[in-house]
Formats: sequence, structure tokens, C-alpha cells
Amino acid sequence: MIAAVPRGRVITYGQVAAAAGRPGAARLTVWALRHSEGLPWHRVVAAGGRIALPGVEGREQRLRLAIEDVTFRGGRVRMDLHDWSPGRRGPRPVGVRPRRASGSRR
DNA sequence: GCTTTGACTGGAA
DNA sequence: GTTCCAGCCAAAG
Repeated sequence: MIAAVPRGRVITYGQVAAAAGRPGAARLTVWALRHSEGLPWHRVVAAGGRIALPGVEGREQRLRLAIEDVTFRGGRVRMDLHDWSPGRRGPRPVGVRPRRASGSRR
């Protein structure tokens, strides 16, 4: 499940657990990450796009995600753009969409 | 076997 | 917005 998350997308602990047939068992996802190797761990975030990893590792996670064109807002991943799992494997230009130069906020 | 430990979650206050 | 609490599952002690 986790290994299937493509670059530029993220998934939440709860979604992974649910997809594994264990809704509500988000902690199992933690266990899986802790006991597995070669997984794109940085693409797993807490509900609402929050980074669950404390301290330095959390910062590294954000960096890795940023490198994959994942955008943030106030320290959270924009789940409306990068959330994965609904089955949207289509190569949708997840990241920033071109914005006209004039005016506009942020 | 029972208790503790997690990178959690959703709802209530 | 934030904090608290009970619920969740599997492995390790």
C-alpha cells in the first residue's frame, strides 16, 4: 500500500490502515513503517496533512516532500492536492497550477 | 498471557 | 483554532 504511493502524493496513516482492511488502526501503519525498509515513509502523513514525525526527522520529511513538488500550507500538506488513495492514480499534475502573474494573493 | 508502546484518529469540550 | 480522551491492532517484554 505505502509502497504504491507515487511521488508527489501522500497518504495518511488512517487511510493506509483502512485500505489494509483495518479502519481505525492507524497505529498499525506506524508499526509497519517502523518494521519495514525501502518504503517511501515520507509520503505517509497524519490526518489533515500534518507531519507526525517529531523533531529533525519531521523536517527531513517536509524537505523530501517539497522536493517531490508537494506543497504545504501552514506546516501541513495540502491534502486537497496531494492526497492519494481514492484511487486517483491518474498522472494528475498534483502540484502548483500555473497562476496568472497579475494581482492574485499568495 | 497481560501490559506497554507506537510517526494515529475522530469527536467532544 | 487547540487540547483531551477513548479506541485501534500487533509485536515485544
